[in-house]
Amino acid sequence: MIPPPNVTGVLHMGHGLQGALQDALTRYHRMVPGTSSLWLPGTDHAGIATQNVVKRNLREKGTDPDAMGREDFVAAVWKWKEKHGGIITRQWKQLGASCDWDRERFTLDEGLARAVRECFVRLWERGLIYRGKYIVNWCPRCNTAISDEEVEHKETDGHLWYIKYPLEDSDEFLVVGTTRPETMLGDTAVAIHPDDGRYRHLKGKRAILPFLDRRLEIVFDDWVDPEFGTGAVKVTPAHDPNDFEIARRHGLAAVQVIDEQGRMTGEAGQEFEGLDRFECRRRIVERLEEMELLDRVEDHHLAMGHCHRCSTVIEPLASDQLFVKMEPLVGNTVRAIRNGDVRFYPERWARIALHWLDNMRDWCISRQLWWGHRIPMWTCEDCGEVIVSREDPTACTKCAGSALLQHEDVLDTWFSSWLWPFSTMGWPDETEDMKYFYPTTVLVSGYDIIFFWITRMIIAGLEFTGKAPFRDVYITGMITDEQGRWMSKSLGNGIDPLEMINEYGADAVRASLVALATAGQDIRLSPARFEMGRKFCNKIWNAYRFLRMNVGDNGSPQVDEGRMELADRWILSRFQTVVREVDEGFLSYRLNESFGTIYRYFWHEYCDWYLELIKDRIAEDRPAEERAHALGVALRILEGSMALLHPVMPFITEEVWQGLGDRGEADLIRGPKPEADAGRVDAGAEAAMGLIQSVVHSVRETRWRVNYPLTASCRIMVRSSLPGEVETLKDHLHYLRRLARIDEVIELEQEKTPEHSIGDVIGTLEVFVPVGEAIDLKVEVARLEKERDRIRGRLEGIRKKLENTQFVEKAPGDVVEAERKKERDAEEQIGKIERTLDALR
RNA sequence: GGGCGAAUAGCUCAGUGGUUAGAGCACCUGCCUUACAAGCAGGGGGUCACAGGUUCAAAUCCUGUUUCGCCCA
Repeated sequence: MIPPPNVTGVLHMGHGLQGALQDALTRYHRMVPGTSSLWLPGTDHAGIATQNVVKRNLREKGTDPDAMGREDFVAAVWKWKEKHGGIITRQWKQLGASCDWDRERFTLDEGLARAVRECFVRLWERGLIYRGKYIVNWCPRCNTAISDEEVEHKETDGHLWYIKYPLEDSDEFLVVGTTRPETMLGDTAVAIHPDDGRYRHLKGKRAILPFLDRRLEIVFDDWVDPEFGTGAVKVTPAHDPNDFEIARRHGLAAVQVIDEQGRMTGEAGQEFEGLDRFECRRRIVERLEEMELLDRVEDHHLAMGHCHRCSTVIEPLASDQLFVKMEPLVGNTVRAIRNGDVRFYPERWARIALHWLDNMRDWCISRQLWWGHRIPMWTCEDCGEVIVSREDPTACTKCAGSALLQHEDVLDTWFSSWLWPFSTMGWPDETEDMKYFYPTTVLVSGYDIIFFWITRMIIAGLEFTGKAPFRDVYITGMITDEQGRWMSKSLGNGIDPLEMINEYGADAVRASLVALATAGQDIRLSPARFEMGRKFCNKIWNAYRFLRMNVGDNGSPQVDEGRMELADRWILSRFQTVVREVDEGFLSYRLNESFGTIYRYFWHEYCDWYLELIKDRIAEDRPAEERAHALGVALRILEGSMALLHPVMPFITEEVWQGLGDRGEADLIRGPKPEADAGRVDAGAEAAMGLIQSVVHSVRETRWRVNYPLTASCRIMVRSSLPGEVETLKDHLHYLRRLARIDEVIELEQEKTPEHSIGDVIGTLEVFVPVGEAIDLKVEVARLEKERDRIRGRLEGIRKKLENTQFVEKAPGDVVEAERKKERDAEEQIGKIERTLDALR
């Protein structure tokens, strides 16, 4: 499950991120034998956005959309949708989204329309949809009401104007503070807190509204904050939700002075009629000053509501709308989240969702648009009966009259989106899909739409199907630019995922995004971040080329269990751990960790060490069986790695996998995914290989330091206090030769430090590289002293711990033992360095 | 005003109480070594924001402070 994007939209980086994650999850589970995996794609009709886009488009072509009538306009939108609506779907495919494209749905589809009607009628029948005149958030630009969630509050520097209202039959004034002076024209009262002693004498008096000479009642109401302004506030019932409530409590009239376009109405008086609301504000203030009715002005910080779609300042308007009563609906959702039926990853979002549910207000679902699900509500012109029906009625259910008028409005787009998890599977019918796929496993989404969509889907799922629509909610971070700002069209700071796909490749883009997606954190993105993915693709491709080149046309080399050697056992052993860690990452929604694990393994173990090591074994002059075996192991690991990486990088991994042999009908996308094989875990091989790696690192560094070119071979002298170590090195001289040009390993018999050589201590092992006369004694002594002091510092820390009886008593035994071993090792190392130093001096 | 998140290498960030805190990029040095210069080898670089506390043990848990970002009102 992923949010269906706007049909008008184009793919943005947020889609890219969520798509990469969702697709990786889908593909991962698809590769598990015996399970099927469905990612159902589709788009959202996005009422306001689409209507605006098509209107603009029509105007550019010289057609006035407002003049063309409802039917023609809706037809024009459909036409537009057929032509442009598929863009985002094609873009998903470019990203590699492995959706079940045959099931693609659109929120205005016939089936979904049926679900929307069913849902509406059921809520109506339960009395959970009501109709009435309330203050709503009105967008004067989109010309529709919007829900509370679609309002964005922005902190703004404004003013608090103190206006003097004359008192009736008195020379006194009552001073009220307001942030919106233009609404005074719609005032019908002044309100004061009942306990506010300052104004007690005004009980029963009236104030006079300047400009209009309207008499304003003075009412006493608990809602008023005595600390705000003067403690006396003007009451504008038609343009403020709180004032609307005060008016209801006190039976005050409402006067609408601002219209749907944000202009002053006739009620505002001749002087102001027709003015824009902000222009009117300036005029009012100017005139009040002239009339000496402006007491003072203060700077004031306030949060103003803006339209989520077009950023226009919201006008609160009393308006006739439809609402869903939320309170009876949220209980089940709260319980489902609380008891873990629905789990959020990361968990903290659950608390945030719960907080919102606790404070949820009724949902305004009617929109004054043409594009969308028309409200299935009819009014009989003859008897006034209101009919809500699943099917379009032909006659009034009460008087049988046929003059029925359908409600003009459409439903909020989210009123169809909240049904998505089951409306797309054929609900309200009990379809096979419903039985098989519902409820779903996981929803992937950004945290920006937790309120709009995620919680509402849970509500709808529980209400209409009795089940939460998904078990897990995987919340991703948001993509931001390098300054940490969300990417948006208006800022123009977006990075186009399609451009990135063209430049870096889809796999590279996906891999980079997955690697960057750490649990719930926002991602600061720049194009350079995709280089990681591209380089990794390059690495994979070259490893593949290398093996292909060596396999040639000689069929498919097989692993020969009888020829396993250290490097084979090591790389196979490590692979089992990698498989396990990759699984853990996928199952806990830490895909970045899964990816990081396989990335490091593939690059820094398999390519850097294993492939280097098999070069000797696959040389032309080697026996065919030996070559085949080494290549067999290498291919097996490459295959396995491709399978582990496939969910994240589907294109290159499939290509490589197919290229590694004759696959017949099989493909990687259908799996199966690798399973960890405990029988292949080989701690001894890992330890031995670790020793070899340490020696190689040490010798490389030594040679580098004394300018002993890697093109020339060298000998090393070793001594170990741990039985077997020297033998391991001797037995794998060919590894040391390949990796560090070491031609001979000589075991030192005595405690004496060899002359003209540089020593290093690796745990229990001492390694000396003879460097002839090239050695600078002073430099060497200084280096060793520094190393010795470093270890001494560490030893001190360890001893302090061990001398602490609390530690020895309270810490777990294995931790104490580990500390004791560290102490012994450090002492031993210091001793060895000291001996070397003595020899050098 | 309430809530959430972040602060770790020059940059972007991992780090799930228990080795010597890691990665990628950037930087320095040397290499076109027959898969890969989009690469290989080696290297430098850290007061884990600050102050307390809990703990045998804190980058990690708690409290407070500072700075930045986001959400809600």
